[in-house]
Amino acid sequence: MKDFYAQFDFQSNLLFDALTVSEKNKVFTAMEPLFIPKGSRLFYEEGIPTGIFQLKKGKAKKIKRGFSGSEQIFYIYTAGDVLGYHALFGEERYQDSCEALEDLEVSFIPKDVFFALLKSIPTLQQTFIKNIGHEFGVLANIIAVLAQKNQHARLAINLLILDHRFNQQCQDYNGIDLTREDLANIIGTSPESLGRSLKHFREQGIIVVEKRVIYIKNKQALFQLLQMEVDF
Amino acid sequence: MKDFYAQFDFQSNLLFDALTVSEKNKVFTAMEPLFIPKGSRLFYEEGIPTGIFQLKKGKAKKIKRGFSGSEQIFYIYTAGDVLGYHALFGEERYQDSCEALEDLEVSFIPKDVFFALLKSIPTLQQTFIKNIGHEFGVLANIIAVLAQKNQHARLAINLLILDHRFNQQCQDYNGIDLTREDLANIIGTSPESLGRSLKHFREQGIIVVEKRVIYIKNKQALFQLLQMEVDF
DNA sequence: TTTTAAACCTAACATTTGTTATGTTTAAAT
DNA sequence: ATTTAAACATAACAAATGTTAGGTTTAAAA
Repeated sequence: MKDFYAQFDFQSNLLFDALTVSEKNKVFTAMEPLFIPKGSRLFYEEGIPTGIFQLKKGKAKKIKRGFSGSEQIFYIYTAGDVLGYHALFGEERYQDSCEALEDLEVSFIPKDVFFALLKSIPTLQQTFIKNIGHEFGVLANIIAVLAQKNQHARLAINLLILDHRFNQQCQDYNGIDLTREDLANIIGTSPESLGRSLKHFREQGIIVVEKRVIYIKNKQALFQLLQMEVDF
Repeated sequence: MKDFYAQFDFQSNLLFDALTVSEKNKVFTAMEPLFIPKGSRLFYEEGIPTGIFQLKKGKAKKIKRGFSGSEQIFYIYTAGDVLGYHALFGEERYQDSCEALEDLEVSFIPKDVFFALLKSIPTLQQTFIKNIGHEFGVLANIIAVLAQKNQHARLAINLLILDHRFNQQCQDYNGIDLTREDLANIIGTSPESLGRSLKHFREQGIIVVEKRVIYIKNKQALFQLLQMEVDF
């Protein structure tokens, strides 16, 4: 297992990393601050794209409504992530929605400004398109997990992914803070059934739960559940 | 339900439709014929991209190996489909493999020739990138189905999709001809358990099976299993 | 054609997951 | 601080799915 987390991470926080200092300045000065309250949406499925977003603070879920009502969460964005560019490149409508899980501080680049940036910074377009290709592979991996793993394993894998994504940047360890419904909508089960798996992990000492926050105590045990080599 | 099938179809057989006659000629004269025997692969996960492919005859499966061995099929290509361009745009390696389900007749455009075409035909690049965005939405829909639907419903939806994809072009109705293992690897179950669902559909008169080929007799019943408005 | 291996079908039993129901805790609103 | 609604935990039972094993059919190889 070369790079477990990269297989499931869009890595859209690294999109501007390849730029020079002056190019980065060009991008950052083009940004407009935006405040999105918890529960509101940055964009809607079928909506017309207006620009791209970077999360400065807070978390957001990318969702697609299944055709029998319920919503499927297929990604959780965290601070630093850039999003909303797929539809822009394709000159089409949004394929999915993005909803704030907390109050968000966002940097926004309007469509026209973004296209001007693409022209003036030659490497930028390829960086974005390359990332779309990578994200395509991430979705394929998520498909494989949902199709092949049982509920315990799906929970295990997603706990590892979310724990890594939520806590890689910050110094202190904050665990995983999501509603049971959201977590259930990620791993593809009901909140009640999810509770059963969480209880099982608690009894094994793999996790500790305080209020609704999940803290991982034994990563190795989670990896073993996936029958994988450990490498973290 | 506006367009059920489009939600699950890459529509990569339409990529050249927007071109003028002379542009199409440019593309078609750049193609080299290729023969791929059943069971061989057009390209491999982690491999370096060499060009793009169009299936002239035959079917191929796009697969991603899950990290505990087994393969996940997340798309079946049919005659007319263009594929292999994701990795080319991103200047990266293939994210997945593509294996011939039958002997294939393929048209191949080498990487350099393809890039030259992109330069000389301005609309081509946007058409391709737009389609990658569409395919992204298709994968998100597949994720929603795998996460939210039980086995009967997953089989029902995939029978509808495959039946449409395999039989929309040709005059005669050939049903769905796949090994039980491949079909199980699409809907995310074991061949034995798949057999149980197929038997159930047979007993209800929804399908007829001859040899291993599945013929749909009652589309409406399959749509009803998905609790959807019928529109076909 | 005959042989051989792979694919297929089915059933029985074990395990997992879905569903319903009830009570408790937590967070939001007054 | 008090009230109210949402979120959460748990258990019991029903239903779906996984797994193992047997025999049959089909397609490939000799």
